[in-house]
Amino acid sequence: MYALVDGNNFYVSCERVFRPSLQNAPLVVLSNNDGCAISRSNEAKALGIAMGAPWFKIKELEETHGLVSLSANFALYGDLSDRMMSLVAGLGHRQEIYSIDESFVDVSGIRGDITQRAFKIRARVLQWVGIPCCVGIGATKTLAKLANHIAKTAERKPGVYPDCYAQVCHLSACTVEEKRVLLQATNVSAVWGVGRRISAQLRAGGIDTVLDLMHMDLTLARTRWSVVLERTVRELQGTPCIDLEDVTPNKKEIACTRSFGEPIVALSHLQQAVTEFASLTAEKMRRQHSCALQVLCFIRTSPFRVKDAQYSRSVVIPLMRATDDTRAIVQAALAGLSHIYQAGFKYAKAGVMLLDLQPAHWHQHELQWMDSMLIDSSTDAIKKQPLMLAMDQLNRRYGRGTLQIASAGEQAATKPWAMKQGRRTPDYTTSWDALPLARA
DNA sequence: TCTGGGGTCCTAGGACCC
DNA sequence: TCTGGGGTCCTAGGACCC
Repeated sequence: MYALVDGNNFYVSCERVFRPSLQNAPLVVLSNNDGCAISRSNEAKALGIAMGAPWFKIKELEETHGLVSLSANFALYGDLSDRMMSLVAGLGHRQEIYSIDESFVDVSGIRGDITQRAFKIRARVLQWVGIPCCVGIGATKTLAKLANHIAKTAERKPGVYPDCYAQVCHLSACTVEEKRVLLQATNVSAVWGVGRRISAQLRAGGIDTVLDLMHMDLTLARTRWSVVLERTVRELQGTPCIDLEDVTPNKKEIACTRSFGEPIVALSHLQQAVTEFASLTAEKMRRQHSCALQVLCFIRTSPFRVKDAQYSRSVVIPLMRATDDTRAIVQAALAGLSHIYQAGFKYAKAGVMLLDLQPAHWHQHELQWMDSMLIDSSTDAIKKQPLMLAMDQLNRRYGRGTLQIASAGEQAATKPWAMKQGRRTPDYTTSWDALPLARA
């Protein structure tokens, strides 16, 4: 049996921890570049603001309805997430941190009233971290997700479900009839793994509610759709098909992609941006002790500026051997960039991805090196370590960009491509300079 | 004027092998 | 004149997630 604990409107709730005055305000947190709304308070949702709504389209609500917007502050969210997760872990014996605001907990074999226990954890997270959350409990991860959806909806929209399911919903504790009513009242699109496309197809086939999907023929699910949907149906029926991943597997690819604050034209600026992105991916990769065999670089114009000439290309650069060295990664990314760059376009976005990752201790030597290998078995990769280690430590201690590759260009301020973040709150919990001030 | 970022998994089809 | 069967690996694209 699993519980899914999910912070409500997570980013918005994080901001409210240090700005209690925003408690009842319609509030949104914006994506990078202050582009679109990626987290909305209940009050903002009530104004009809959709997930991902572009800021310029909802900006008028600032004047008319007192809408407040803030730039995303991921350092703050990450830190509050850590605090929340460590409290939530107390719910059971094994925990999977599924995303910044969600975690699954294995609650099988836990004695006592699991619903009461969930309410207690919820209260503790609210009091100690300041984040409201909801808990869903079910026999499988898909059912726990569904229960969580019910708990959240019951809290936010009275009348859709009985009040008793608000905040904590324990599906396995329901009677068959209670469960039937809940599943029948829930749209199939609320199911984990059923997105826009598949729910449209399901509805066209007369499958509208979660109850319908649960009773769907397994063979049909597999042949007409895929094993993924079949698995979902089985999970809804109570057969666990998706295990708890309590050890986080290493990433198989690592990316850093950004939209620019303003369109850029010059190759030199793209080179600076790509250098920075490549350096960030390499640093992330070293953190999980992997090496990459391929580097992908892409650049593109903005598909939203329909009047501009459009251009979008990517290229994959294979590396001679797997590496985690920033210099090699940057070099490859820049080589790729010069290969795909075309003058005359207004570029809106670029990115670097590291592909084909493997553990850092694997070494594949190319054939022509065999001789030297026999003589000297110490490898290049090992010799390089101290420099990258020092670079990571300096950047961690004194801030990102303290030590960087020269092609990243001059420091900060003048970067024309830097992203816009007009309303960022301080790093209240992760930076000494940003500690909130308490007045007597 | 202004539209995010970072991932995973599955499938179909082609290339290739014996 | 007649031309099989079975399998793997890779890639691009689709769908989904938060």
